[in-house]
Amino acid sequence: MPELPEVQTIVNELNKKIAGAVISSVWCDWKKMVTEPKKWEEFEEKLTISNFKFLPAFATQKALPARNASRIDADGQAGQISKKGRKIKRVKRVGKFIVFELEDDLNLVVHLRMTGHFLVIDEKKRNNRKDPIYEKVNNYIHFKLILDDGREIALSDLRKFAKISLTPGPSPARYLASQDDARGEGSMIGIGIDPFDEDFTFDKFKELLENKKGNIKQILMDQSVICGIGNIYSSEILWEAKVSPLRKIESLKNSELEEVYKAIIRVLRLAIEKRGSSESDYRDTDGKKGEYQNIQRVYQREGQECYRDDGGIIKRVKTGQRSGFWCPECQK
DNA sequence: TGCAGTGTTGCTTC
DNA sequence: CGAAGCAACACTGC
Repeated sequence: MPELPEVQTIVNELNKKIAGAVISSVWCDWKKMVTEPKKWEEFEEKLTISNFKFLPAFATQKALPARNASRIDADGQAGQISKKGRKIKRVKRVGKFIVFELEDDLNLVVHLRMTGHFLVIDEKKRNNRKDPIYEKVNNYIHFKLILDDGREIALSDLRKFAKISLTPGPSPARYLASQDDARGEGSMIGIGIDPFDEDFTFDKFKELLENKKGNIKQILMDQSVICGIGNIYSSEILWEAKVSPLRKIESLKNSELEEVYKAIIRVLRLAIEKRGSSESDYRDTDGKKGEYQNIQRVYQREGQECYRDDGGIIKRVKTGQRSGFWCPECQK
């Protein structure tokens, strides 16, 4: 479910909780979700072993970690030694992607797709039946980063659609996509502008929509145009802007485009304040639900009255396989 | 009981 | 070539 507000909530919490922590090992029982490197052993090694090159020879004499002890080259220079454990510098969001920035210019890039979410678990939470995280522990956790302080960053994902890749930094702007079908070689997707990027002005928004065809809802969800908006928030944004999801881009007047632009910012900002929507599976890193679903205006309200009290009944319409919700009275 | 529907994405088909 | 269909997976609700 995670769209921009849910991902942002998770990233904020991860930063607060685990920036600076050290990954000591990694666990996974659905290795298909790891797309780069494809071989698990390689992924595991790359993720957890830091390389420190050209240490002086004496440094190799003691306190070497168990694995990958260094060798001295024939010329007497110290070779490369490896240390188990890699630090997480910080966590950031790129569209709906979560990027763990690691030591040694590595990025662990995660896309949560439909039902993924991260939990930060310590022993106490794991064993406390009253803790909200408890209901999630052991349910659908398929991937864990085990930290050297005993905590775990767990990826819970009922439908197993989440994708993980480990890519050399410094920028994850391009992402090695999934191989859901075992035949693909992966492909690169371009990521559009972030709604909270300072360059995302109304003029920029208009420029992006020039020469675009199709209906406004699908464009809002096109990650290569603007990144972060999905099915829930595209419906919510268009209600806020009083624009029908069926409108074609080219038919929108300047004033309507302006309303859509303002609604994007307003709705997403409010949703982040409410810590996202927990329509079903989404939880924050403490296992708690968001609040936005309680104030949703149209999503999943088919047949109910419009909150604008205009006598409109919320309708559902399919565009491009997805359900959109809208009020025919106020959304023209 | 069985089947349509669910927050996402990208490949395949028409 | 662009839009629509479908698959990846597991569960819910009608």
